[in-house]
Amino acid sequence: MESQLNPHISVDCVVFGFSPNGIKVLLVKRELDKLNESPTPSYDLKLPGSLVYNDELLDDAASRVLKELTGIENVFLERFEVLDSLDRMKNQKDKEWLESTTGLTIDRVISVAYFGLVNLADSELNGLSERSKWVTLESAIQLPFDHSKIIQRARELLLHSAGTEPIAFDLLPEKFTIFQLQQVLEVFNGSGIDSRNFRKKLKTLDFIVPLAEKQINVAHKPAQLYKFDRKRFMQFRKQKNASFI
Amino acid sequence: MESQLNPHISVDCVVFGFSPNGIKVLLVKRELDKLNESPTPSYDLKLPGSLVYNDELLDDAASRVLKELTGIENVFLERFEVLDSLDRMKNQKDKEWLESTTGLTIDRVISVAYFGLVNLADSELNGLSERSKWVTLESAIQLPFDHSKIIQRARELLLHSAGTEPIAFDLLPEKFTIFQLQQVLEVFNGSGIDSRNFRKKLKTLDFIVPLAEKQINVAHKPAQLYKFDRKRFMQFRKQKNASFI
DNA sequence: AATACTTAGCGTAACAAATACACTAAGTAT
DNA sequence: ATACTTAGTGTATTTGTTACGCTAAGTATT
Repeated sequence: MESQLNPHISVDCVVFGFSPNGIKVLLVKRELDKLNESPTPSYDLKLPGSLVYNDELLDDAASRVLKELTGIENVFLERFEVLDSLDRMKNQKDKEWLESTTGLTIDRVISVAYFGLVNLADSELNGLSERSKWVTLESAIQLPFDHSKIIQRARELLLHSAGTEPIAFDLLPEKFTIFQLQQVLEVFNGSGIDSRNFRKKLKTLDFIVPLAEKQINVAHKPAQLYKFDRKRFMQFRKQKNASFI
Repeated sequence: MESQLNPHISVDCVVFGFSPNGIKVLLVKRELDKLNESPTPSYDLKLPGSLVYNDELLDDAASRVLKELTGIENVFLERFEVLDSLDRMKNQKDKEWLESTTGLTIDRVISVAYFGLVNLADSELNGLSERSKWVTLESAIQLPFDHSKIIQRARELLLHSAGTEPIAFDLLPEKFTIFQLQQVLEVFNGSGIDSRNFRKKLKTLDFIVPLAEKQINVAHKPAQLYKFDRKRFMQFRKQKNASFI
């Protein structure tokens, strides 16, 4: 078994970028010049994804492909779906592009989709490659292959796991205020949360731990700072219908 | 694209058999004669699973393979895991067996695991093929490939998703009473349910559909019959904290 | 024919949780 | 001084969950 690309198995990464304004998704440019030999450079956008090496784990392939295509690393990627539809390659252009970039004959590719989340304000994201691009969810339509559908499914996953998985706290600093947590959750489920009821609910949760500290240098009443207790959260989520929103 | 086996993609089915006494899992015999040419027929047991055809959907492949190997059909199979470990074929015997039965050269196989549940009391199970066998979970250890691990994961799934997945309805007949549904759920979460509150709750769920029929020839007041609407259930589970128990 | 037994099925009161909404507090910026 | 922003508490209402009482409609037993 040599280290060669498996022509039947690929990974695709849906990486959402969080900002207070909304959620964006990370796409990469696909050069289309080689196909039609047009004089002007042309490209379209697709999810970062590629074929998997025969001696490579899927999780490793997802991280590698994301790093190679976008420059982003150290993102926790979660496997969430298998795409096996027979018409994934129905657009002849997609098949030709894949064959020309890999040098392989492509008949059928099954893709394993990964999900990741980063904070667009993080300085670590400065290493973003030039060929990659953050776009709004509204503009991520009519992508090649079934990538629009994959993004749609990832968005549903994000919505569903906002209250049951600890992903919100990956976007917050070590010490955060209730207002900050609320803003993150509001972006996730796309609607406003009543801050008074939200505070009431949080008081019943032992994994949101108040610190002996307050905000400083803010142009309003300084807020109590809290930290996230991951261990207690893991206990909490074992309950029957555990959701904190 | 012709109808030929894809040497890189397989499906494996974990089918649990439910009975009041306990849970069993369905395995198939694997003939080992051809390999070692021993005079006495020898076999071991494995999960029903096989390679996928290039023009075949994974869901279809799972149903086909289960039918071919065990004779069981019309079982709802749910995709629940992807097995991509590099040492799945570490046992040379497994690789040789797969190559001899498929006539293909095998380097790496990624397997998509499916989960199903049937009632051992169902008469439909009489069509069970001779090469398949129900075994207790305790005895389903040290199976070929990573099949023991897959069964272990499926068992965790069974324990944790009684109220969020439609598995309970795989054990019930097409037309069932509320009491029957309650009994199955009581086995899953190991404790009694108040039948009056349970009925009240079910009335709010649109995927439990009352039929224009009642039980006949029962030694008590005949009960209303219901059917399970899987489509509506799939909508229901998309809700925020969807659990029906 | 009366009675026991079994599952079916409705109702009601107490309690817990989610929601809607009013108000005051403490800081900075102008 | 006043406006602006986020912080934080309280209360009343609606909705959902739980505990439990009771009657209904069949067959089996005596």
